[in-house]
Amino acid sequence: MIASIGRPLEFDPDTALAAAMGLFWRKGYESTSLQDLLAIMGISRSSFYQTFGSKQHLFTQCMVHYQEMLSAQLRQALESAQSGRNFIADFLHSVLEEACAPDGSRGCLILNTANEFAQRDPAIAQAVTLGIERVQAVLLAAVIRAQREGEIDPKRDPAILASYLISSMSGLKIMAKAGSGADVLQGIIDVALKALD
Amino acid sequence: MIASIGRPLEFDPDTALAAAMGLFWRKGYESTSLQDLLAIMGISRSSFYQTFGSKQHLFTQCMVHYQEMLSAQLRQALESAQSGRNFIADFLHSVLEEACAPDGSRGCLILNTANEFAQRDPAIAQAVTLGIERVQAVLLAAVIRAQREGEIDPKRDPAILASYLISSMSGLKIMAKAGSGADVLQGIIDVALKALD
DNA sequence: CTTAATATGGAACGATCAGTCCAATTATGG
DNA sequence: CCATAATTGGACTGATCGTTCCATATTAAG
Repeated sequence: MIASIGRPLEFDPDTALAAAMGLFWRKGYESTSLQDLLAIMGISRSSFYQTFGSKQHLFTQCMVHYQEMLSAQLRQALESAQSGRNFIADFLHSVLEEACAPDGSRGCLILNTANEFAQRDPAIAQAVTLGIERVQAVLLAAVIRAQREGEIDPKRDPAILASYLISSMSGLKIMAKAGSGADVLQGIIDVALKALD
Repeated sequence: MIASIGRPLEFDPDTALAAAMGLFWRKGYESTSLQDLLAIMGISRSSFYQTFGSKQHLFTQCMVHYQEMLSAQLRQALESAQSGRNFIADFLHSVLEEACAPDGSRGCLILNTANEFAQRDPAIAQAVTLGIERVQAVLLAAVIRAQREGEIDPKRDPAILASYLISSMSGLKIMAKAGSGADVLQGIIDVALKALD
């Protein structure tokens, strides 16, 4: 199936998908128009519908891509972290760093989507739930590792702590979007981490 | 200025505004169409533009109304609370209760707006910042009261704790929107409150 | 060189968007 | 009863939305 019949694609679907994902990530689903997508993907309307089906379908593909990207990145960060506790601190700190980036804080695609229309579309809601579960799985592993390493009380429920960390990250992302400065975010992170002691 | 010349309004602007606010609250700005607004406000296009100017202008009015409603409600809850700490716990708990409501969790209009387009529109960003400051002012008062009452260490920075509480509430709202159940939310709240000890 | 298969460019579609305009309606003041 | 002032209903605007369609271009197979 390496060689296919007919005229070959003039673009790389994966590259185009990544570009679309970046746009959805920054602007959300509704306010990203097809024109915006075509422009950043560098393809024509025909190629778009031929390859990606529809705007909705493309969006779900972007969600999948984002989740794989994010969970892989988190898993790798956890592997190379000095300790579970260290990874957790870095996890929250990464929000602060992203918030201070020049292009502004675009948050997390999964959480942005949850906010935009998770409650309206069941399929989207399922994708959001799945995405959160995947991130939570890494955080759960981090908490358990920190408990093994003696940096978190082993008596505490690691699943609850993992949920708490996601919730804290979500809160931080919103505060960043709402305009909180780095000092405020840092203060919140310090308090949030204190809850693990 | 009690009597005015000409044909009188056939609707109550405040009632219509409240109805519009409810719709913006639930659906966001972009995906609320003028038709939706007219339907729920029960007025005609002419009356709409005559009275409220534009969709954008109406939205900012809704933001103001929401903030006044929310901060008044919080202030009153703090006044009638048994203790500052108690109010804080109830504050986080209210997210859980709203999330379990039959109509689904519509979150907080201020935070929803921050998520939707605070970074795009400077005027909206300012309204969001103002709204958060107003809520934070109440939480700050609650923290200070709890410190006076000996339920929070007086050495801790009350402003940072107030920011932390808003961030925690934001995170909870997102988790609720993302589909977390009451048990998970309760677990997160317990951990979040532990950070105050 | 023809035929089949796929991709591309661009025009066009109906629907919906926020907003405008004007005639008809309903009030008050003289 | 008439003039004035304000609201209301509904048609209408131009723009944009996501999507479809078709003619054309480009490849591989026979």
